[in-house]
Amino acid sequence: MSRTAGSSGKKTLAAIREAGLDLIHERGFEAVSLRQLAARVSLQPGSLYNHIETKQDLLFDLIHNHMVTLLQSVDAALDGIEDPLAQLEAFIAFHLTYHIERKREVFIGSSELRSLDPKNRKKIVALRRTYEERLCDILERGAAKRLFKIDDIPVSAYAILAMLTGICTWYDAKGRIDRKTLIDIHTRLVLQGVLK
Amino acid sequence: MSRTAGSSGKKTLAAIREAGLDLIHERGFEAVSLRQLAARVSLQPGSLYNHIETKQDLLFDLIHNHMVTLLQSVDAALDGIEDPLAQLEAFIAFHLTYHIERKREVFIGSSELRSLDPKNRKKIVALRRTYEERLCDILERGAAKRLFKIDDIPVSAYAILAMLTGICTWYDAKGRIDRKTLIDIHTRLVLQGVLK
DNA sequence: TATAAAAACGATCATACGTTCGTATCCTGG
DNA sequence: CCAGGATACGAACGTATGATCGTTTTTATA
Repeated sequence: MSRTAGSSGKKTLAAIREAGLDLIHERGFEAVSLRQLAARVSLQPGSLYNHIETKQDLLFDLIHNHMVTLLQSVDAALDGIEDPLAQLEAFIAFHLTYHIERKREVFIGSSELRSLDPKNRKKIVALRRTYEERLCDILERGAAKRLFKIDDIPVSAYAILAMLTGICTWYDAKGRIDRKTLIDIHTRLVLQGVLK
Repeated sequence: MSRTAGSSGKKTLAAIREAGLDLIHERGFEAVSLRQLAARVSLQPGSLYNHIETKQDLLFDLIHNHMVTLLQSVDAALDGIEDPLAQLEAFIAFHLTYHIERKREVFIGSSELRSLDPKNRKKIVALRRTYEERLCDILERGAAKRLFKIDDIPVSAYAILAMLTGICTWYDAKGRIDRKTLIDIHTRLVLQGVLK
């Protein structure tokens, strides 16, 4: 027995990534073995290496992919909006929606940073910093226009991001709270905290 | 060679816990080996078992200890305060201070929950729930007295906790922001978000 | 349709892991 | 001051890990 009928590199790699997101999200990167991952995609452990470089590479690939998508998406979501208040509202709605839809990626992207080797981590941290800058910019421009009253912009940005990102650990899309309600609650919390 | 001169069970166990907090905080529970831990306290790997039951037991011990202390401390911090607004301020100040002083424990206590086996995890989750209830109670009583206007108490409590806990990932006690400023900024953010 | 590349298998490598054990030495309570 | 428990060593256990290899079969290109 060797190459399986109907096998295709693209599909297998996609399956590996998907299974990787699932497993790492559930158990953590270090706790997931390549044997478990291989079993999840019905492959022998060694065969994974037809598609990934190393285990570390897979992790970086997953996180990097997520960060790039996140940045593209936030820029798309803010595109064309000029008013800082409207921008902040759009940012909140985008951030929550994205974090609901990509719980796994977001969670891995923050909790597994330390499993990245220093070189890879550096790249991801830089991308994350860029994302944080988007919020800082909004707060800054809102403060400059005297729409917001903010004591310390970076600290406030961190606080807001932490609050919005927190939903990843508890929000259940099938639970009591629907998405719109979730966004409304958080929008109100943030805006009141920030408005003049 | 065998038992080392000057060795004492109490001191060794304390050193193991301390090193455990450090290592797990830095690298994550799964990534820390008992050999690394033993080396950190200048012991042979097998000797750890004079002081701990298993690796899993050590983790539970660290987290459980932290949660019990957290609960005792929050109750002490709120003791005697009646006004919900004052309670909320006290809660914020306490939570931030505690989380600054015990970054490692707090971080491990949330990020390594999944490394606990189900039985242990259940106990910790129950303790955490109790802590969350403290904040929910404050919000509830403040809302009942028409001091606060809150759309959804559990969601708001989660949001506030996430925001306050977020500092663990970035706050540096030796950095630009001193503790009082940090507390002021967060107090203002939360209160504005919650007040009527 | 011939042929190279792609993708899988199954076996295997060296290493690292958590844990146990027998033994030696030290500390402490009676 | 001595007996016995406490504490450490060092070697070892079985298992799991990430990764490599040669081989075989399928797919896709030209």
